[in-house]
Order: sequence, then C-alpha cells, then structure tokens
Amino acid sequence: MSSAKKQIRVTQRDIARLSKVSQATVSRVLAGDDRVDILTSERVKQVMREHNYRPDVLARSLRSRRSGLIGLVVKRPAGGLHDDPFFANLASEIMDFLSSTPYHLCMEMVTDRTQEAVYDELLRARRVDGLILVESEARDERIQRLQADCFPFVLIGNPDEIQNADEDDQLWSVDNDNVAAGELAAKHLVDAGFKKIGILAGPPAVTVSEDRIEGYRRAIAGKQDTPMIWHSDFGLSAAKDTAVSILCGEERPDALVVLDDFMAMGVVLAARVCHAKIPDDLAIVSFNDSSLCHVLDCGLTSTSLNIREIVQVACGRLLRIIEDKPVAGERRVVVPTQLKVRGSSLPSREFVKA
Amino acid sequence: MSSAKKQIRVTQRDIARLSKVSQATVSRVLAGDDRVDILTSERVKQVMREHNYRPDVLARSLRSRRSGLIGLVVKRPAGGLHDDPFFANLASEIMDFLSSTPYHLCMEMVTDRTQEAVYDELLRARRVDGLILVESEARDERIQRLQADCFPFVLIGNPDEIQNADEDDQLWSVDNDNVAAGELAAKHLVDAGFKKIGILAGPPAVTVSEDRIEGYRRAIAGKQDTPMIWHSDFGLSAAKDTAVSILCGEERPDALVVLDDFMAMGVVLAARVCHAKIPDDLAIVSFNDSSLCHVLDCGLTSTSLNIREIVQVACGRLLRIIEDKPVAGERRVVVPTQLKVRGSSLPSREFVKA
DNA sequence: TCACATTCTGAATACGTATTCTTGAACGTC
DNA sequence: GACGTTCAAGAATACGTATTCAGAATGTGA
Repeated sequence: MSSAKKQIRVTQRDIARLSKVSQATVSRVLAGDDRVDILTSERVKQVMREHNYRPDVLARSLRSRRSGLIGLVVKRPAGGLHDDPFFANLASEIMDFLSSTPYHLCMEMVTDRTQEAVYDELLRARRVDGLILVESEARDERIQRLQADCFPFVLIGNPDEIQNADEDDQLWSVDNDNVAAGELAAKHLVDAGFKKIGILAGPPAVTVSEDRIEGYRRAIAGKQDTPMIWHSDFGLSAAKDTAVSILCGEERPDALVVLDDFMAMGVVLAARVCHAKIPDDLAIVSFNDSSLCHVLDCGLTSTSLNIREIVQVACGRLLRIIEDKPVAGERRVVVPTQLKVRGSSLPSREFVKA
Repeated sequence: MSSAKKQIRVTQRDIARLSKVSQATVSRVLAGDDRVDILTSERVKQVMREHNYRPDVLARSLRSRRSGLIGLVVKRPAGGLHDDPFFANLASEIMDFLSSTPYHLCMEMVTDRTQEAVYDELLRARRVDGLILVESEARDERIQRLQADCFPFVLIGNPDEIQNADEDDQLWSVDNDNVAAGELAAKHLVDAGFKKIGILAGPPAVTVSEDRIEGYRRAIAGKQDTPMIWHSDFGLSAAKDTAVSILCGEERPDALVVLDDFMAMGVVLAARVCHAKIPDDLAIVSFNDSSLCHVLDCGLTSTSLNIREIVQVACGRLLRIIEDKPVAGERRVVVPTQLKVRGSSLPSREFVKA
C-alpha cells in the first residue's frame, strides 16, 4: 500500500499555473532575473514555498549542458584502497571544497582493464563536467586524450614527464615539489648528524619515488660517499620485509627516508625484529604526515604534503576552466611541503654524534 | 587557438541522418529492440562506430527519470575523515560493487548545518536515484523523511531504535550484530583466562557503543563481578588520554575491549606510558580489523566487520529497490563478524593464568 | 495625436533521448 | 479482390528547464 504512494513532481509548469503566470516567468524568478516585476516575483516565490518546489537537476543539466559533477578517478591498488590514507584525505578535502560550490563529487574506481570504459562513460557521455586526475605514473595516454578532446581537467601530480611538446596545449597541474621534499627530509637527517642515510622508495617507475630519490641524492651530496637506495612495493608488509633485509644486511643505515607513513610503520616493525631502537639505532623520516605518525610512541617525523592546499588550487582551477573563466597563475603550481619533526628523527645522543 | 576547438556532439539525429533512418530507429538500435531489421541495425551500428557516437547521459536521465547515481552521505567528523578507515573501506567497496553496474557513486560530506540543504539537493532535485545511509546515531529524522517521500534507500546500521511503528513502512537495513560482536570479543578474553576485563567504548549516545557494551555485559555475566566500562571520544589521542587514566587508576583491568582499531592504538601508546606490557599486563581486542592491526608488532586482535559483505547486501538491495524489483530476504540483514585473533590477546602466560 | 522607448510577460523553441502512435507495405486467408 | 495480420520504421510527443523572440501595456517627447 505505502509503496504505491507515487512520488509526484512539482514542476515549473505547476507553479506557473498556480501563480497565474507562464512557465518562463517562473524560470526567470528562479534565476533572479531583474526584468520580472517584484510583485509577481514575490507571488511566485510564495507559491514555490507553499508547494515545496525544487528545480529538477536532470532537466536543468540537459538544458544547460552541465551535469554539476566533478569526477575523481582512482586506480584500484592491489589490496584495495584501505591502506592508502592519501586518497581518503584527498577525497575528504575535495568534498569539503565542493560543498561550498554547486558541484558534487563523482568518484570512480578503475582497474587497467576498465579504464577505457570509464573514460567513455564519464566524459563522452557527459556525466561529469570536469576531471581531477591523480597521476603517479609518467606518460599516461589518458592525458593526451583529454587534451585532444579539450576536456576540462587538472592534474594532481608531476607533469614534467607528461607535458606535451605543444606549448599551446593547456595542461594545468598542481603538485608538491617532491625533489625538494626528498631533499628536505634527507637534509634534516644530515643536519641531525647521521652518517649513513638511506632511502626506502616505492617501485622504480613511480614518479614520486624518482623525485624523492633525486632530492635525497642532492641532500647527501658531499656529505656521504655512496647513496643507499632500496625499492619496495607500497604497503606495510612489503616495506617490512624489505626493511628486515636492509637492517640485517651488511651495510646497515643509521637513518632512513621512507616514502610514506605506512611503509614507515613497516620499517618500525622491522626495527623491532632486528632489535634496532628508534631513533637511536635507526632514525626515520617519512611522508604524508598521516595520523599514523602518532601511532609510534616517540612520534614519526613526516612530511606534510598540504593536501588541503593542493585540493584548493586544483579544484579552484578546475571550476574556472569548466566555467570558461580565465585561470590565473602558473600552469604548474607547486605546493610547498613541511617537515613535521617528531621523535623518530631526534636521537637522544644527538650531541654525542655531532 | 586550441582552446577554441569546439566540442561538437554527435547525436542520434546525426546518426539517423547519416544512416537514412529516423532518430527513433537509432534509439531502438541502441536499446537492442528486436523489432528493427537486422540489416538496418547493422548499418546504423556501423555509422555509430564510424562517428564515435555515445548516448548523452543527461538527456537519457531526463527522459528515463533516472540519474544513474547512488548517493553516499558522510558526516564530517571533527578532525576530517582521515582517521576513519571505516569510510575509506566503505567507499572503496561501494565503488567496487558499482563498477559492475550502470550506477555511479556520488559522495557528499555534510555537517549538521548543511544536512538539510544536501538532502534537498540530492533527493528532491533528483540528483541521485537512491541513498546509502550510514547511521551511527539512533533516531535520525532523515529516515522519517526518506520514508515519507518513498525515496529508495538502505540503511547501514542498526534500525532498532529507528524503526517506525508502522510495519508497512519499508525499511531495509544491513548491519553487523554488534551485541554479538561485543560478546564474542569479550568472551574471547574470558576464555583466555582474564579476570578483570574492561571495555573502552565511544561516546554513550552512539548505537555501536551501546550494543557492544551490551555484548560485553553478557560475556562477563557470571564470570566477573563488576563490569568496567569507560567512554571516550573516537580517535587516537582521546582514547590514549582516557586509557592513561584507566591504567593509572585504582582498578586496573588486565584486558580491554576497545571500540575500534584507532582507539586501540591509543591504548597501546598509553600502555607504553604506563609500563604495561601487551598482552601480558594488558590484553586488547578491538574492532574493524583494519591495517592498523599489523602496526602493533605482536598483532592486534580485532573483529572483522565484513564490510565487503555489508556493501554487497546493501547495494544489491538498493539497486533492486530503485529498479522496482522485489527484494528478497529479511528486512534486516545481519552480517556476521569474525574475530581475528592475534598477539594482543594471547598472553605468554596463558596457561599459568588458566 | 502619433512615434517610440521601456517594462513586463507569454508563446515558442531547443537540449537529446525513449516511447507511443501511426503508417505503409508485404503477406497470407477467405 | 477485400480484409485482417504482421513487421519495419517514421512522425509526434514528452521529460523539465532556460532562453529567444514577440507582444501588450505603459509612459515619454514631439
């Protein structure tokens, strides 16, 4: 019985009929058009309120050729999204930003296999007005397509490897300077007096790995003879395994730059296994400044990526591009990182070492 | 120059003109209507391919009165979503589920203040076809409204407090049995031989707190004279503070049921501060079975909520409701939980105690 | 009084699709 | 040869809105 209750929609036509005006006038009232008589306007508004009118977003979208949706496509990592606090942060900040705009967030998870279909569905079918692309791997062919289609998008990530030779092609991007961030992190360890500083990076092909390694190289240049570089998959247990073999190895580092907080926790576990005390036997600096940093009792020194600011810039620009307004500033915005120093990089024998 | 490249849309009318048929026929071909001649159909399809045609989701939505979007509204917690792995999991699983359907996920973050507006925008404006509601607090007036409007939704959470007296009102829900989960967790500690088992719950008004406390009570009934119950806000540091005062208090428990993994990590930190060894001085069992469980070197015993299964049921039902198909099974589905036993609840002196 | 600008509003149209209604032809059947 | 029947496909319409165009009413200046 109750399920038979039919959801009847109040349209502008209904409001028009009830206020003895035309549908066009109702539309104008809604748009705040000044050319409509103040009295008429008030009357119509009153009727709208009385009948609880709400414009239909579907019709409006068709007419205006705008869906009001911003797309965020994330690639499904091997073990689900669970372990990646970066995306939770990102999505959270984006929602936060969009909540003060007329736009909404449409989030999609793709695998390599479904990527093509999702692209079609989201862009060509006009489901979203614009796209936020999060790129970790260099040379993504998607970007070429988006540019070719003149589809509004911004890139969160490093465009260097991607940048089209054609200067005319608009590629707006925002990113941290990961080289600088890597340098900052490693330099902090150098300054703290460590002598055998290593870096545990993610897989080699990933831009963020490469960049931070480069920064690390710069920081230790002249301070340390040979760089100590290891790679591991992202995720806690992979990092732990690698870290165990590092700590049991010949050339044990006394400090480690680790590519993210989850991996750092893996290193922490490995250190316990290998009886290395943090920070005295092994100092750690990592990236992301997630809540994991507080899980370590002495606190994990980590690099804040200022995701909030990244999102502000990225979304702000995307909306301007969508609405065809001029975008101010550089093509590529670099958001500064900040090192949050905590116990994991502050050895108690600091002065002894120095 | 390049920005002037105008995105021209290929419509059914274009395809119709080019294949010398009517627009209606093109639509029929697209729908796979058998009443269209096979030769015509092939010809039209060929033209579609040649011109890279894609139906316009906006127009289709207006016509079919379906947006193809599923809404997920999350309340913004005090410190952002970052600390809540539950939502990251949930969103991730939902996206996963929807990726094999024609639906997409529209995620929205609200505060208490913006809740009303979002409800209007999402539902009344027909932006989404259905809603996944995640309810922690009892008696949410939103549910009444959704029911009154006959809007398709499913509830993830316990409907007991919410359930309308009117049996006819459709309220589909899926949830863990948190009483059972609480009982299971506490019983595990009883069986392990602990004598002074406490529970560190979240804020009192929250259903999940109440239910698990109730389960805890049942488990210790007859085994332990007085229940030891504490409340704290969610989040690592709040839990840590509370845990410190617990461990420094008069009646120190030898085992603690903690409401989620993040709070449990807070307890772990507190234990270090108070020189309590885990699990020998303090055993811990918590909930969510997140990746945080592996951050503790001995492993954190935790209760898997089977979020994947919850999402399967919830989304499966929601889609059937939206498409007006009969929904099978109970109004309220209870997804079982599983205790993942790890080191934090396995004292080395287990047999000594027993 | 007439020409003309101004102010408000209604009629008509378009957005791109799905569907209903109608038509035309081909094909028996009586 | 007149009359259903069936099949394929076109014409027309509707979904709910925004916008363009046109018209009525009023006021203004000569």
